[in-house]
Amino acid sequence: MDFFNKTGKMAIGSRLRMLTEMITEDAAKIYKLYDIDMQPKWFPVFYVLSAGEAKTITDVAKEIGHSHPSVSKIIREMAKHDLVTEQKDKTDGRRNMVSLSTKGLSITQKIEDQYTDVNQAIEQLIAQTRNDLWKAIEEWEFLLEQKSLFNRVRDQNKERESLKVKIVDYTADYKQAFRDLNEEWISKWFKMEGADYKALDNPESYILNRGGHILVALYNNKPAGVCALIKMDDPDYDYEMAKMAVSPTVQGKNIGFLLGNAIVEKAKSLGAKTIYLESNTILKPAINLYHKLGFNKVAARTSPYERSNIQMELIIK
Amino acid sequence: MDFFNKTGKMAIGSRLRMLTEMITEDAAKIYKLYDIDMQPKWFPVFYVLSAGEAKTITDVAKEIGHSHPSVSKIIREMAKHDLVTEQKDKTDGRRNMVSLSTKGLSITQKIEDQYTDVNQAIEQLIAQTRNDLWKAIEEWEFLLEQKSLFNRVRDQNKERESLKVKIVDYTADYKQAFRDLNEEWISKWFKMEGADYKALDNPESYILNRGGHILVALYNNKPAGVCALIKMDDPDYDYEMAKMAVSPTVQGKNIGFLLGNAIVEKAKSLGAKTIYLESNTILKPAINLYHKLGFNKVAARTSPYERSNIQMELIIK
DNA sequence: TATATTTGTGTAATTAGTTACGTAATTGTA
DNA sequence: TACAATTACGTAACTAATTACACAAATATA
Repeated sequence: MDFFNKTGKMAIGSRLRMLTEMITEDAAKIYKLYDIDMQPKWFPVFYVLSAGEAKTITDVAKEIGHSHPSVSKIIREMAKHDLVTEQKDKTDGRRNMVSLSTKGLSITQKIEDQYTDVNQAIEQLIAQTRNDLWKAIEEWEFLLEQKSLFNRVRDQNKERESLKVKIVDYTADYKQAFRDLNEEWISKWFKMEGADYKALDNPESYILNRGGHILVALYNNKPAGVCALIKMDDPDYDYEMAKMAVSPTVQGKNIGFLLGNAIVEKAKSLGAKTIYLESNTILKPAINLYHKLGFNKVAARTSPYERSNIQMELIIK
Repeated sequence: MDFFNKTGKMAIGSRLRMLTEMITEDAAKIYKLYDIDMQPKWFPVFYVLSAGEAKTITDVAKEIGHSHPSVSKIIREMAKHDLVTEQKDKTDGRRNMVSLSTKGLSITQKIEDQYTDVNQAIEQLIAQTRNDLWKAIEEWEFLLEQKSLFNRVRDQNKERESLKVKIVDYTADYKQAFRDLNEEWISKWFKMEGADYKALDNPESYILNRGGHILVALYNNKPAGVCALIKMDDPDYDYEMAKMAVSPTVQGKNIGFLLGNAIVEKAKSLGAKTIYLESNTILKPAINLYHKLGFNKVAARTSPYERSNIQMELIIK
């Protein structure tokens, strides 16, 4: 199919489905050729019963990897064709013991030639290929059992996304971004206050020159988040984490966490034992993030900000 | 699955189905991960439309290898989710021109990352295997297009069956079989005549000692078919092919053809240029077989047999 | 130009599986 | 020993495809 050359391997599911359908279709014709009264879908059930012993529906289902209703249906169909007999277990009234009938057993004889020929045909097919389909399926089954396709894709996603995010130190280039990103969320939820203007308009004199730091999260090399670490003149706390802002256009990419983490690491590297922050309880995702970073709520302290209604601290061990 | 180790490769259909199901299941979760409003089954349709142009239902179906009702249904579902827009073709009222809507187009942007990650994940999976599943599927598609699985199995069957058939020269051991097999079909369709009894009761004096031959087809080493080559005392023909009989219990195994062929070869090896035969038009499979062997109808000749109403000849080049 | 054939599409029924759920029998446990 | 949990399995509803069929529109043909 030309289609699959275009799509690439992400269409492997569709492609597999088509091949499967093609093979199943021929399987039905093959039973007819050998004049055997059986449908391809019965085969797995027939096969496990052909060992001879009677088995329960659930046993068969487990063995062939189907759901039990599927086996239940197949057994009913096979019973209609007199291939199996059902019998309630005497010691366990729930169990429906299924075994091949005389007619079913007679088919096990008749079908031997078909088994031989089909196996031979497939072996020859495989011998003509450079990549062994049977073994390839086996390998996929093994690998997917260890780690599902979903998990593989998710990890791929995380890796790619995290490559796009870089946390860098503040430079004058980011002055505008520092102001804009903060003004954006502050004025969305509250209103800008005097203390905001002071810090955002003069980060050098109000934050950096006083022993503080600012980190910038770049997403695809563009500033998408900022956060400040402000030196506190307080017996209880070394630094305050403040002015954290992440652009709403890049939400859900874990940038807040990466930024917060980097700020905490920075504080640690500066020998800090405690970090303080102020926030507002209506900013639920932010509060969650602070929790995730290890912050805990503390008793109220006075704040220069009107919007502050919750205070948190992180004790560094 | 342990099951498949037991069954051998004839269960490749079932095994493929299971792998397909596993992958499709994860595909649905993957779309969710990327927050894309799409089902795995929509993907092929979405993909061909993402090229931009509007296409008819049938075009899409052809391109992705689905039936048109399948595409029709998918389109309706996608329309319900505002992913496509339908529009009747102005110049051809039958055509339903389908293209991606604005929302659909916006997904083509969003989905790029997902494509990348899924392809990457599958590439890595393939890199971890010794047998490339993708290429293996491709090879199977190619080989099955050239000759279907059904035809491969049928040929395998024929080959195995023909190994069971041996054509041997007549010996006294086969006297009873020569008589019985012939009497069986003659008395089923007609009634035994004087000439029949003579030849069948005394093959040595009536056939072999007069320069004729008898061949016996053994199926599993038991006589299952016979045929005589009788020397003719006629200016037009060297030999007559007669008394061909195949047991109805082994019908459909090509034994008649193998036997007839062997008789013709025997005649050739004896230097014959012409072979003659008599039959009856109600024996259609027999007449077909004679045609297949190269015999053609000739004008009526007198015959010692009442049942003879058609005569045929083979000219050996 | 009338009619037959082909083409495009929708609807209905079928298929081979699934999950969800109900119920009865058995087993485990306080 | 009473009751909760588990097990076995059947029924119902759903899913993602198919084939069969109907019908209208367009095209080919006598």
